[in-house]
Amino acid sequence: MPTHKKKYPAPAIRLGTLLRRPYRRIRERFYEELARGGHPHITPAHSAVFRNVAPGGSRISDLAAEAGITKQSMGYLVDVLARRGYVELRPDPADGRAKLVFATKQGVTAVRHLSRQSRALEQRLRKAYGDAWVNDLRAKLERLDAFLEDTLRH
Amino acid sequence: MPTHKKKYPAPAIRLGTLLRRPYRRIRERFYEELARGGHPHITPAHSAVFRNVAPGGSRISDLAAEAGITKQSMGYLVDVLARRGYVELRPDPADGRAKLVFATKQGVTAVRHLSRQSRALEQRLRKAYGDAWVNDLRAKLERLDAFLEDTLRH
DNA sequence: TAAAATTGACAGAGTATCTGACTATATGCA
DNA sequence: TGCATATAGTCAGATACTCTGTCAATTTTA
Repeated sequence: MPTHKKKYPAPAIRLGTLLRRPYRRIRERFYEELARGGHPHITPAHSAVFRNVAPGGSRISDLAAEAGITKQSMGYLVDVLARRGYVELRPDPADGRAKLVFATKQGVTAVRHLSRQSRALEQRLRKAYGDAWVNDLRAKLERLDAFLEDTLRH
Repeated sequence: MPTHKKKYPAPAIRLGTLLRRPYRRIRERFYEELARGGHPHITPAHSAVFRNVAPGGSRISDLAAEAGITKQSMGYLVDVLARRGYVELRPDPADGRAKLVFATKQGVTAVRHLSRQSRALEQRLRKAYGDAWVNDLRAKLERLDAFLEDTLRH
C-alpha cells in the first residue's frame, strides 16, 4: 500500500452492490439448504408464486401482477410447481375463465423451510449485534424501499 | 391498530425481502435509464463483467471466479459485449492460452452512466434523510455481508 | 345483447445459466 | 529434458425463466 496521501479516495461501494451481496448470499444458501431438505427443484423464481399465493387460492393473473411478470411467465412457474406437486389448480367457482392456485401440503412445507431459515438467520444476527441493530437495519431498509418507490417514479 | 394484545403478531417481512425489494427497484430503474441513454443491450448480467474488469485487462477465468459463474458463462457474456463493442479481447502476452478483456471507450461510458445514477440516488437519499442515516445504512449492510460470509460457511 | 375486457393457454423466441468434452498451452516434477 | 498434470478458453448441448404475439372462452360493461 502506498503511504502517501491519496488524491482520490477509494470510491464507495455502490448502494446496489451493498444490497445485492447479502441478498445473493442469503438466497443461494437458503435454496441450497432447501434442496438438501428434500426440495431440490424449488428455485428462487418459484418464490414469486409462493410469496403471494393466498390461503383461499389466487389467480394466475393476480400472481403475475403481484410478482411483476407476465401472465405467461407466471403460468409457466405455476405449471412447473403443479407438476412437482407444490401447488394445485382448481377452477374458480366465481369465474369460468379463471383457475385458482392453492399451495399443497408439500408446498406449505417448502415455504416453512425457507421461513424457518430466515428466522434462524435473524436470531443469529440479533445475538451477534443486538435487537436495536437489527431493528434499525430493518427500519432503514423499509424506509429505503418506500423512498425508492416515491423517487423512482416513471 | 387494535388495542388488545395480539396473540399472533404480523410476521415480520423477511430480511431477504427487505434487501430484494430496493435492490430490484434500483436495478430495474438504472438499466431502463441506461437503455434510454443509448445502451439498450446492456443488462444486469453484463455488470458481472464490468464490475470486475481491470484497467490492465482481466482474464475470463478470473472474471468468472469473481462473479461466481462458470468460465463458459463468462465467455458468453464477454462475447456478447465484444460483439456490441463494449469490451475488447487481446491475447495475453504472458500466457498463450489466455485472452485479456478490456473495456472499450463505449464500455467505460456505460459503466459511468450507471455510476452516475448511483451517486445521484445516494445524494437524494442524503438530502432526504441525512448523512448519518445513509452512512449508518451503508455500515450495517457491509457488516451484514461480512457476517453472512462468516456465518453461511459451507 | 353487442362490444370490450379479461383469463389463461399455445407457439415461438431470446437470454443467461449449466455440464461435459475438447484443444492448446503452461507448469512441475522425476 | 520430457512426460504428466493443470489451466485457459471454446464447442456442443441442455435447461430455466422470461418475453411477445395470438387466440378461445368467458365475463363485464355500455
